[in-house]
Amino acid sequence: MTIAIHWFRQDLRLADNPALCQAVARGQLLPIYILDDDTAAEFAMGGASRLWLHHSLKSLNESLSGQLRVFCGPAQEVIAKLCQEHDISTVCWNRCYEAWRIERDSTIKEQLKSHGVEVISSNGSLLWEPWQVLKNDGTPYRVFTPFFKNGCLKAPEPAPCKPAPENIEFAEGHFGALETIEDLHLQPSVRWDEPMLPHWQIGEAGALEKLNTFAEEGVTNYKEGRNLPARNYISRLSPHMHFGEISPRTVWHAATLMGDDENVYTFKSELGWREFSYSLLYHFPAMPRQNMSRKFDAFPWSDDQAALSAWQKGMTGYPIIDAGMRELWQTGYMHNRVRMIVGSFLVKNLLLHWHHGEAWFWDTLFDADLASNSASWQWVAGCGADAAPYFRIFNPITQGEKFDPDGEYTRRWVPELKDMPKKYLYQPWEAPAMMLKAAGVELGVNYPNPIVDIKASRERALGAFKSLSS
DNA sequence: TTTTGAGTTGTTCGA
DNA sequence: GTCGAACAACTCAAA
Repeated sequence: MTIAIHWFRQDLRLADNPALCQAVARGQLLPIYILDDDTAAEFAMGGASRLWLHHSLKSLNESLSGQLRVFCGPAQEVIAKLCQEHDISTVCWNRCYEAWRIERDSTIKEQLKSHGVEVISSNGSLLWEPWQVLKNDGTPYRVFTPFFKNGCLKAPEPAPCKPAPENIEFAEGHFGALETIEDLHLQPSVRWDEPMLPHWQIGEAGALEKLNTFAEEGVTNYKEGRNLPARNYISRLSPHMHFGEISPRTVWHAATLMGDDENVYTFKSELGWREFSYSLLYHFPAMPRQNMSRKFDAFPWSDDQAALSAWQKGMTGYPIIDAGMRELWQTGYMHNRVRMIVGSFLVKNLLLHWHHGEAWFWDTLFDADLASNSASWQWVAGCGADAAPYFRIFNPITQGEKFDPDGEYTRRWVPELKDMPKKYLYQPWEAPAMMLKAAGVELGVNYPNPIVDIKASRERALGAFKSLSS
């Protein structure tokens, strides 16, 4: 019996893994993972992603009875070597959609085929392929609503989920793999990760548990509740989905079973946004580095390093901003509502280029995803496809009062302000001196003064955007 | 081909 | 406190 490789990439699961099923059906299974920083180059994973990956691979390896083989280096070389030295009949994988991966994978595919090795690629990461959801004229959508309503919802339903393969017969041997997952050196040398891990159960089982909790509790008030960062009306599935610990089909079909109301529809439309981002990335591969709207190439961005650093550290003096940035730093995650607020603040109030935000999120988010991250930053900045209009500038005071009305989220992440009365929580600089003193807040000493004036910076942003059209 | 209605998530101002 | 309009102009999608 010959050997069939399943090459794990963004599909670190056994359930509903079509490529894995193909490999298992074809021979003795050789499950591999390759850390390919060489080919990824500037798109190599950030620190938070690497940490998640470490634990996800450990979990996957356990599910595979310790049979996962891990490698490090250019995937093309690793796979070529495996096929030269062993009797490999088939190589299977689930498709990826980043330009650098598409190019790499097609090279590998041609190379393997020319050596008589069968290659099977499947769809394990999207509900619909990007080339499947197109306008009537055959070109890709650039606007979300018709993409979702006319494209996705009128396309054939996503395929039913495949169960995890049973009684897998593994190929025996060493295959030149690294001894352990630790040899990939994905964990940080300074152990900043220890306080983050208790927030998560990384791996396929943890992903399923998140989905079940959401089905039982979160979805009941999703449409409105998802805007409240102190509440739990969100799924927190994004890092699990990014690494493919759970398939989007599993989530989609589970959502269907949750009912047919506006909460479920809103949740499904968020899955639609994930599809939309991937479709944009596939059809516009330059999206991660280039403004979708090229007139923004002339935008007069600021270059204030001190402001960038204050934003990154959560020391802007605007409590809702600082809460979000600290949640990110301490947990590898940020609530979506707050992502929009901090994004708008960086790009519009600080007038810093969206790529600074994109890069910081890339390094610190567990769910850092090239498609979603770049599409969303371009949306916030106003230069994306179907972007927010330029005059839509979030006010961090209003947003805090509106979406964290009790201040629970803000006080959780900015404990310096835990005794600030609600009235001034989002603008402590306006509070009477007595009140600040009673709350133990000394502005400029134990909590920063605001680094920009909201009104003035808003006007400045409006002026900058205006300069683009003239 | 032309036309028409619409477009994730806001804020401010004035009535 | 609440409500509607203005904030710009453009591109998109479909009839």
